[in-house]
Amino acid sequence: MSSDTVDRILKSAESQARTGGYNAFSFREIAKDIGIKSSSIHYHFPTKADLATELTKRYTEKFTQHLEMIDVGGKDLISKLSDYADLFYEALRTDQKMCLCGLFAAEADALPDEVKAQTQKFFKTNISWLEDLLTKHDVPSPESEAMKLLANMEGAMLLAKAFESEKHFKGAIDLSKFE
Amino acid sequence: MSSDTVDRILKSAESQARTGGYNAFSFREIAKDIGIKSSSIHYHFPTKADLATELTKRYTEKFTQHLEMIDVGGKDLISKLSDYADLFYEALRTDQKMCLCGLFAAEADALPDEVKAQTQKFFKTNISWLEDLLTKHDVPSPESEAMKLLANMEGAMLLAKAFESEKHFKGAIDLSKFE
DNA sequence: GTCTATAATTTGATAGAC
DNA sequence: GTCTATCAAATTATAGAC
Repeated sequence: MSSDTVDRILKSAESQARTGGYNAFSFREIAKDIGIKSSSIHYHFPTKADLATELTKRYTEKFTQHLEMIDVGGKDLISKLSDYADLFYEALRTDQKMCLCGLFAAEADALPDEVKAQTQKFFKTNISWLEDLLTKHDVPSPESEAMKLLANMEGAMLLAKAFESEKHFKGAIDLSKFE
Repeated sequence: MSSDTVDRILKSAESQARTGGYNAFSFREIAKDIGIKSSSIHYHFPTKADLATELTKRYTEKFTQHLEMIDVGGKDLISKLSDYADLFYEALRTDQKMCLCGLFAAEADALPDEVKAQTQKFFKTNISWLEDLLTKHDVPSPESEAMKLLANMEGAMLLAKAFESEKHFKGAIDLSKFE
């Protein structure tokens, strides 16, 4: 499933969901946005949960692809972590929007089970990648450090939104421990 | 304005808002929850923006009161920061819910202006308090360090929600720099 | 695959009786 | 201050024509 219409549906849904969360995107708004009828969206995604699940899945896949472009095996840990932080920063700078999964995580208890599970995968993928990176660079307690780093990324995005300035993201990122 | 009904309205609204954000609480749900009619809520809060503004204001005031109970002037910085982190942890552990202002910040662009402004105040209050604490303990770059600490708090809450376990909050908090 | 038409529910909000 | 009654709009979703 990857027709042009599906792509346009998901692109519009992502924009709305990353702005106001799960309850901030609707079939009718997406339909109006891309110039079709809401019933046509139901043909591609029977329920809203189906749409959100696929949206979260693709968001994670795309992020994972970018992750894999950072060579974990290289020699300079701090530059790898800086590249990692830049993935979040670019998502913020380009779209002026919060991380989809960060927002979904914050409202996890209000999400359909499938969407919640898919959101969790985003976090697990990030933790695994960070753990791998830190392990390869002989950092002690890699799992614990991975959690702290991911919390730093999502928290920095949240502060950038709170203060309405993506510059605050950079100011809230703390990689000094690994320099 | 602080009648019993108003308090009950705000308590119910807080519970719903901290679960799913601004679009996850409604006049009717609150009314049903506390056993009155939705039109009665409009008597106390003409619009939803009014309700959310007062909710955010009180949330910030209550948090600020707890902040002020931590003696900034004491001798042990790390224990003060630990007490600070515990404010967020208790909010998470007691209610199993995200920080109201953390969630509102994530969906800031979808909020009425007054609510967004009030949410910002929560963050500014926290930054000011942390700056003051760090300054008193002669920590270099107190403003920058305050941003990193607050990002760590909100990010840790977000991870706890993502992994559905408040224990993950403690694992994501990083105060090692100040030990 | 997309449309029209429509259903059932929920939403924020108002008017007016008590 | 709380109620009944009501409204206009928006929501997710379905049936059936083209």
